[in-house]
Amino acid sequence: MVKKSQDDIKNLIVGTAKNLFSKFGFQKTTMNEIAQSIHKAKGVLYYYFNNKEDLYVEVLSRELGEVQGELRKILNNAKLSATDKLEHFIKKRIQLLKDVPSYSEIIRNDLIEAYNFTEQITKQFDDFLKNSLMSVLNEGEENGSMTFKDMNITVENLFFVLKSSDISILLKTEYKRFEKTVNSLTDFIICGISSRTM
Amino acid sequence: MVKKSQDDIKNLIVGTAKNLFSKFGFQKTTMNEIAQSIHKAKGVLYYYFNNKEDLYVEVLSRELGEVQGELRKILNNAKLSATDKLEHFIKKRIQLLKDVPSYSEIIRNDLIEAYNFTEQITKQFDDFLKNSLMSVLNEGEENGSMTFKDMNITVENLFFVLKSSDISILLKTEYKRFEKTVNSLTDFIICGISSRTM
DNA sequence: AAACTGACCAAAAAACGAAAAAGGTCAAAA
DNA sequence: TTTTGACCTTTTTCGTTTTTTGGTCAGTTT
Repeated sequence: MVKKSQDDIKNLIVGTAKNLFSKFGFQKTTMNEIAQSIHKAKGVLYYYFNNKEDLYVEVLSRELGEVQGELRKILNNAKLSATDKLEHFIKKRIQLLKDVPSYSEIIRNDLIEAYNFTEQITKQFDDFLKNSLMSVLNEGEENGSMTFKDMNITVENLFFVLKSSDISILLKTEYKRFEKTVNSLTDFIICGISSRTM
Repeated sequence: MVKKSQDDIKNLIVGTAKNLFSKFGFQKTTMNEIAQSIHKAKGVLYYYFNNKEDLYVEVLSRELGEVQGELRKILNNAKLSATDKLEHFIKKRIQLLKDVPSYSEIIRNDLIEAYNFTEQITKQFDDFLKNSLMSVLNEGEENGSMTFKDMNITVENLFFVLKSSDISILLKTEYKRFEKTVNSLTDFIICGISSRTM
């Protein structure tokens, strides 16, 4: 009972913080605003979190966790071929990330001046991406739908291309061409990776 | 004789401006500094150029012009196969661009807040890239070393990947992995585009 | 005439200090 | 156990002044 209540408050804080951070960004969101939004004194935030950065990391962590959950569904879908998994994975990933403003913020700040306190969580998310790619490529190679000279290098390259695309896609607000770009790029990658039988 | 002298001064200005812009960037370089560097009064700069922006565009234009010249050599090298041309082109391009700080500056400012006065020249450089890719891909398709579903789309996708990579490579100062990344990425692209005979 | 100067201007940026607001702490209250 | 609100120190913000900057131009030099 007591534990339940504590979790509720914590969730309330994180949920509110998520909205405010997504609206105003990390710097322009104040701990006071967050506290006021839940009609509590500022001090209570420090009962549940060590500091502002930790709260932000918690928000980011949950959001990226949800993204990972969605992507895992694709990877675990037995009905999909490896190629289809890769295709859906790439498209879904960028689509989901568009709705995680904190991720865009981190990318932006990474290019200018780093938020080093998010390193850990973004590193973990990067590892998830690499592992996911590795698993799909492995599956593809095993059933012969894909071929590679060196799979590790291919994973690294795919990783690089996807991360680079993140910057272009998430930071440049060209919403019109967004979907088309993603689709084309995905096809381009899939096509390059697939075994061709001509 | 008179014309010759005028050109000399103009070249002197552009050369000096190039050094200063590359050291301090567009904003932090003053017209006074440039003038002092050539031991002239500030006013003389406005005899040769309309304003600071125009001078910057001139510097950028010349630098990108040199890059284009180098790249054209590759495209016109009859000894190279289409695939080799593409490979060398991609590698040479990023390598040359690393030495054009104004290009990096534009990329950076493009992500934050645009320098709209460089639009024209960067647009032209983008067109050069697209045209170059198109010509190589055409050559590759004609002699059967490359195959495409839709060449125009492939050019657009290649263009997107290269431009996205620019951001990652030129803005993140990871000099160690730079060369390796470029090489891997290039191989990745080449491999994806080539006709495979297995 | 072509090339250049340097005083001059309006506008932008830098410097500055005061005031406000920020993150964070903690003893006491609920 | 959870919450409060006064309190501290550090940052940010803001308004002002000062300096610097981009740019002009009448006039000098070559």
